[in-house]
Amino acid sequence: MTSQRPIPTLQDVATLAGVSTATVSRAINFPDQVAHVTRDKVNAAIAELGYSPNFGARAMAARRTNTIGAIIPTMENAIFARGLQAFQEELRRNGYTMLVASTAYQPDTEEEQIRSLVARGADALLLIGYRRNPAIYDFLDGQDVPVLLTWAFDPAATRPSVGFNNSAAMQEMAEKVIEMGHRRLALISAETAQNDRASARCDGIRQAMTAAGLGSDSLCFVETKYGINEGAAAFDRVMAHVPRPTAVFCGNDVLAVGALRRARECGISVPGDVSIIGFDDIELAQVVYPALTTVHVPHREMGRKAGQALVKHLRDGAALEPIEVHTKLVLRNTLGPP
Amino acid sequence: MTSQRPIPTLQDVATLAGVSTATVSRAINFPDQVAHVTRDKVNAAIAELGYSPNFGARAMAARRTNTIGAIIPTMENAIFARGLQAFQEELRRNGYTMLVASTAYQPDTEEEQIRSLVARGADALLLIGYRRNPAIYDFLDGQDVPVLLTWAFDPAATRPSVGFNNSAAMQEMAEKVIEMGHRRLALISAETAQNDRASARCDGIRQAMTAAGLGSDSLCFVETKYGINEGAAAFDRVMAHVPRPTAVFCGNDVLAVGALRRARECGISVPGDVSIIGFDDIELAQVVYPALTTVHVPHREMGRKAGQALVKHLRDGAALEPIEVHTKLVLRNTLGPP
DNA sequence: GCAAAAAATGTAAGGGCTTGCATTTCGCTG
DNA sequence: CAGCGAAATGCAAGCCCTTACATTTTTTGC
Repeated sequence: MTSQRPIPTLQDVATLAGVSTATVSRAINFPDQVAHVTRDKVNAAIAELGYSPNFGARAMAARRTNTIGAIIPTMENAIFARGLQAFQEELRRNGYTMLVASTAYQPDTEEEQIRSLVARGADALLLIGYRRNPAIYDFLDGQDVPVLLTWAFDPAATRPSVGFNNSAAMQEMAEKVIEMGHRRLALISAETAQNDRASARCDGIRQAMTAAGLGSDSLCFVETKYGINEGAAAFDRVMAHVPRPTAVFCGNDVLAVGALRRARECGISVPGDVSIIGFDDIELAQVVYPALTTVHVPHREMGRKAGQALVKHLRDGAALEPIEVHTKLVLRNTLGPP
Repeated sequence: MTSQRPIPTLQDVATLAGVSTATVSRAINFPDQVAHVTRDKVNAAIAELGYSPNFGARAMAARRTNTIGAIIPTMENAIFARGLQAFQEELRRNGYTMLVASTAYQPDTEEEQIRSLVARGADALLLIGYRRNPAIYDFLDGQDVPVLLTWAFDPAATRPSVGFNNSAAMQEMAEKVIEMGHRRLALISAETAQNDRASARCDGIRQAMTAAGLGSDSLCFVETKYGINEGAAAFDRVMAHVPRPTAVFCGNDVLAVGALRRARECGISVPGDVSIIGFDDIELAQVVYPALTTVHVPHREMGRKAGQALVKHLRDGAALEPIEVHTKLVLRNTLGPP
């Protein structure tokens, strides 16, 4: 299992091919700067030795890595998967590699991951949302690492982002729900403290309530950690509220699916007894029964545009501009009249 | 956004702290080899400069990265997420970092990812399943990168793995289903060509059928790509088969959930008209309605054990030994008598 | 208070690659 | 075929760390 012969280096390839290391390097990185026959010799030598360039050495010498880091709150469910997939595809098409890390929604972990990716030489970073310790932004500026934010869009923000207006999206949904006659609303939210998307979504509902003259403090608000079971548990708390809500918004589809499961377990009919509304429109939303009414986020478009923006910035020095993408209400079967 | 001052290096820290680079390096990597006051000075300098060590340089100098690569077929659904999470936690506890890459079930992509992770200096690799191009194993041996396989267990295999017996697990489930009276069986399988887990699961059913005197070629076998929609489409094909099967096995829960959705869309009652059986027991299985009968895989245990084994190997030079974990049938509500 | 051991620190040699610049080779033109 | 510009290649200086070894400082025992 352990080979005794040493790991081949550029030098070994050069010697075997009978050329200099510079030529080998160019044959690998800029093939058309090298004569055809030379290139063939080099490739043969590479194949024969099973050579693989040492990334660290390369990064150090070239001062770039063609790597872009993405840090997301969780990989456990598909919320970020589709967008990230599109992001990665876009990068790949342009010769960049994506490195992902996840934070389990812990700001400390995020900070650690940011440092780790920067140390690993990420040429740029994709982060979710705006809100984080300013010291981190200082660090990133100091390290000269461009940052693009996503999953949120605030035209007033100082940092560029590719995302959508969480507040407006949720407000639109809430208006719809209110228009259907719902008056007693509840929200099962992800933890808002460190999560600007969650708090924006909450704001959206409150604004719709105020606009409809409902008094935004009548909202039955429950905050919980992320997860299907957490959504289920939160649903119990919401249903225990007096007066019992007729429509339960959820900060994301994962929570909504948990709520929906719990409703079934308790024999509460959806949407007969209560309506449940999600956010994100992940695949899950169409699989559960009844199919989930939710806010569709154009994940792939968002990921793709983020990738394009970052590549353009890195390659051509184009400034990173804010880009807004648009959500859409998806009315399926968990929403009905009260 | 772009700082003009250059990115701080170890040397800068050393100068500012008034010590040598060696001392700074030690202060970072082996804090207790350095006097208390010196360490404080160094830390202050690091903080002041916003210094972050250059991973590439460090990897090159130290000839290890404390990084372990994991390559999985997909991140899109939760199949591998939980196991990987546990794997990562175990590594983290021991000072290692995990780097994930996904292949979209493409062998070529896997090969590329393997090379990329090796180039990035992965000290070891975690791969899914046994079956792959032997040249890759040669390459890894040549690069002296230890490999641990997982998600499969074959005591006869030459490579060590931490996993479960896919064939036996599926066979056990099939025996159960046959015992309940089902005679016309179908299987919606992931593509078996490059996927030894999928083909082992298929074999398991066939063996159970043979043992029960059913004639394993009466199995209605449909192969499809991975995905909920793919599972749904495959379900249509299976249901069109004459005679119509009474029990539909699925190679994994994602396909099963797709099949289940399609059944509902078509007004086919589950388990009244047809039983649907999954494999993996991911979170999804409990959320769908009716809750999915499936084979439980101890994902967390498997991930944890894989992490432990790899850490022990890297740190103490302990040999990588095969470890088997055990699956369990989970009888929920999609399986009933024919 | 001194010698010897232990602790702390410094010195300097790489580690594998890229790239600016210098040199050689090649293909043409006149 | 001399002469010239372009293409191909080579040379060698870094890039930023770690670590074996050497040196200095501190501690310890008597």
